[in-house]
Amino acid sequence: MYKKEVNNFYITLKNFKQHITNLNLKNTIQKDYILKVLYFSNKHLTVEEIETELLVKHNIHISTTTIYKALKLLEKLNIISSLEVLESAKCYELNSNLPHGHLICTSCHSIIEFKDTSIDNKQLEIANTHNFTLTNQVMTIYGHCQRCQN
Amino acid sequence: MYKKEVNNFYITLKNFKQHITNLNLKNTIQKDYILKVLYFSNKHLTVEEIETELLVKHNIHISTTTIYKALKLLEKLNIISSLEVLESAKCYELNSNLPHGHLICTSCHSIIEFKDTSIDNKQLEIANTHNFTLTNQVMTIYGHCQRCQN
DNA sequence: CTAGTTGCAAATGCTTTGCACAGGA
DNA sequence: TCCTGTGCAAAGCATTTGCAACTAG
Repeated sequence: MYKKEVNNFYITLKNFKQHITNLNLKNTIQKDYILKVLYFSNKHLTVEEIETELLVKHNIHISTTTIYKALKLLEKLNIISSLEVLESAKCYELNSNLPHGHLICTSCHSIIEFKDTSIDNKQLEIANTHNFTLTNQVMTIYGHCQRCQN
Repeated sequence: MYKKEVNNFYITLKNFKQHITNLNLKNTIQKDYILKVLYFSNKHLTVEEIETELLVKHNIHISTTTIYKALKLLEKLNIISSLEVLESAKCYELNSNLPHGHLICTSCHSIIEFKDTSIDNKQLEIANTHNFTLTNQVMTIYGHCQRCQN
């Protein structure tokens, strides 16, 4: 899978660092590692999960505050997106090139991604009809996953 | 508009009261008024707004806690739905018979509703493909409304 | 009577902010 | 050196919970 390619990560990281520099911000290990964790994750992570991953997989402690600040920056730069999971903390994921939706199981909170270009097009059309400039879209289907259908 | 019809409201209220009775719960003025405010609102309301409406339009004070509890019940009974507005309190609205999405302006936080059956069908199809039983769907398009496009 | 309900105060949990100190550029 | 970043502690804010008094059925 694309996201798991280590070489691709270094390209992403290099671009990211350049981006930070261009904005007259400072590159730090904290930002790099937070990006790294999101990059190599195959699921949507909460702040707490990011903190744990950093500790367990990379043996580095980064404060919750710093993670929040980094995520806020990454989201503003359109590098990541946040997702509201019912009744719990936000989840974060690296932006892929294509818009996509999520199926969230309200029992086990598992998240499945889906893509559908016909919906994407419809949405653009709808935004147009209402003279809206679309910046972002969230499409979430709540229900019960196969395993939770007791 | 349908929702504004007073006579229809009394039918809705009667059904609601029956529903409450059937569940061995108690009917109270608080529940009735909260339903009433949601029924006659033409926009999505936050808890704070509901509280104010109750006070201003109906001259009744209902505690924030009670409103939260009533809303939780109404949502569980599938009478209302909540909507996450970016970085602020949840908004509540009476369920209409048809699923629909929202366009939210990230500048002025105004909300426009839209309906599109082709998207609804696609969503059912997607849920099916993933062996998911759909209970609810949220579709939100974020962007800038006509007025906020400076 | 007796369970559900109300509403205050306090707790909770996620997120943000203030601030002193550390450290990139 | 300067200004951003880090991270602790504290604040903020929407929402929930504990609990005693209340009330609908």
